Amino acid sequence: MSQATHQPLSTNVIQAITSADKTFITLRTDIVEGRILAGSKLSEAELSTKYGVSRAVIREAISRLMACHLVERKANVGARVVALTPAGLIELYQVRESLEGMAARLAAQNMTSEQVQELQTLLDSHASAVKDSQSYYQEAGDVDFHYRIIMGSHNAQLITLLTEGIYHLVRMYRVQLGMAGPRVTTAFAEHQHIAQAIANRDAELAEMLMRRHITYSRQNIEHKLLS
Amino acid sequence: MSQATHQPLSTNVIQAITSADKTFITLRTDIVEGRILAGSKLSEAELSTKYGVSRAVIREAISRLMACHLVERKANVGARVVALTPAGLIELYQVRESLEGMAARLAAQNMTSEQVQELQTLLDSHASAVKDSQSYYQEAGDVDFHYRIIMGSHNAQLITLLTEGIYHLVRMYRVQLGMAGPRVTTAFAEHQHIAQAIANRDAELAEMLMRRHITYSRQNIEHKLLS
DNA sequence: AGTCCATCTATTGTCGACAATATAACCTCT
DNA sequence: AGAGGTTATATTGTCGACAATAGATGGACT
Repeated sequence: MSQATHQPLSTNVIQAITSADKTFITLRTDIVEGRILAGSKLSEAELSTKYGVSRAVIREAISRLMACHLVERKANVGARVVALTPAGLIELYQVRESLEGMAARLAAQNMTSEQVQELQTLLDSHASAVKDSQSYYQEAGDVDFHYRIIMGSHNAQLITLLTEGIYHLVRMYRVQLGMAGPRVTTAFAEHQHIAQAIANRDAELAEMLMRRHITYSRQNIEHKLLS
Repeated sequence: MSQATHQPLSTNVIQAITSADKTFITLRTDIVEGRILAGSKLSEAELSTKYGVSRAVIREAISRLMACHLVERKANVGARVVALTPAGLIELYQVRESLEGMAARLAAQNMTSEQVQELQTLLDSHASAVKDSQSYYQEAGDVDFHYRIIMGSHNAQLITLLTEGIYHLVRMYRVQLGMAGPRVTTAFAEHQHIAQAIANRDAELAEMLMRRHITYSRQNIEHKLLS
């Protein structure tokens, strides 16, 4: 099982305090998981009654959803969930490749030896799950792996951009296009190579392997999107 | 003078419609230019009376300011303008180097020949301004140059991240630490080399030159921050 | 019949008031 | 006098109502 020292991934670290926090997280989950369809309109009144809160907190939640590029809003018209398109996927993964490549490089430089150790422990625990091909757990494990490397960069700006910004959009593409498949085991091997490079403090290699890993991942999803 | 086909840079392309739009842009400018001090608290009531709008639109504006990382907010406590620190500057410029390097690479691949032409025209018009060492115009010109390369990437995700996200924070550091100095002419030469690489469709070189250009820029600001 | 214009309706934008929370001031007890 | 707890106050969070705008509906004119 996962470490107790780390939060449950994907649901954000910052726990919800206010009513707007909870509504934001609920809405975000519903959008990422596809319970609210991509491209659909978000009616403030409708959501207000649905979640039992005032329109003010709905607007607040929508504002934050705009900040992570999950919804778009036009003045006096309303908010819509973003559409999932091949072009959007490619653009997103180009950015992700650049940022996560950088994260891997910085992680190789800045991770504490404890963090490196924990990363290896995590991968070991994944090994058994992969053998049983528990595909959902693999999805969670994948997010966890990337999450730790991002945190290991020790760059607050980068961490915010990735974990609060584009990562939920990445998950939205992944979840809604289905993630199981033969890539599970190869992806795991790639993770191990990246972790090895980081353990060796080989920043250049870590960046390169991460970029390649994400490229493969994009090609995998792209394949599904076009079929 | 600048092209008529392009917007006035730095004030966002999307013109303000609603009252919240205007308040957001006003507040953002005041923060970037330092009229509202870095690290200071943003009282909703105070801003409400100051700008003559209700607290609701102030809150809306603050929400958007949080989206571009210019202010931070804690639940039930309030919002503060971000602090300018050496560590924050370095983290920001690391990200910027990665993203704008990518923008330069994509621009070399995706810019239309018209855009390439306009970029050269822009630089020509800057040449005279540099001779007279009009430092403010140089600041504006610099932003304009980078802005066009970002747009030339033709990657909507990247464009949003840079122009609506980190760029205002970059300007905040630059403006509040003063930008004039001997670097003006050398920066101009670097711009020319980047433009040349893009004109040659040499993506690799364009990325490398842009990264180096931004590194120099960071070192220049860092020098002022530490003195 | 088609096009243009006016009205009507539904949705978003804005406002002021109330509720809940955190910080500050104060008071009590050791 | 200092530490701990308690009330007071100022600020943020939430709400429902009103104003303004965009899109839909319907009508008049060519």
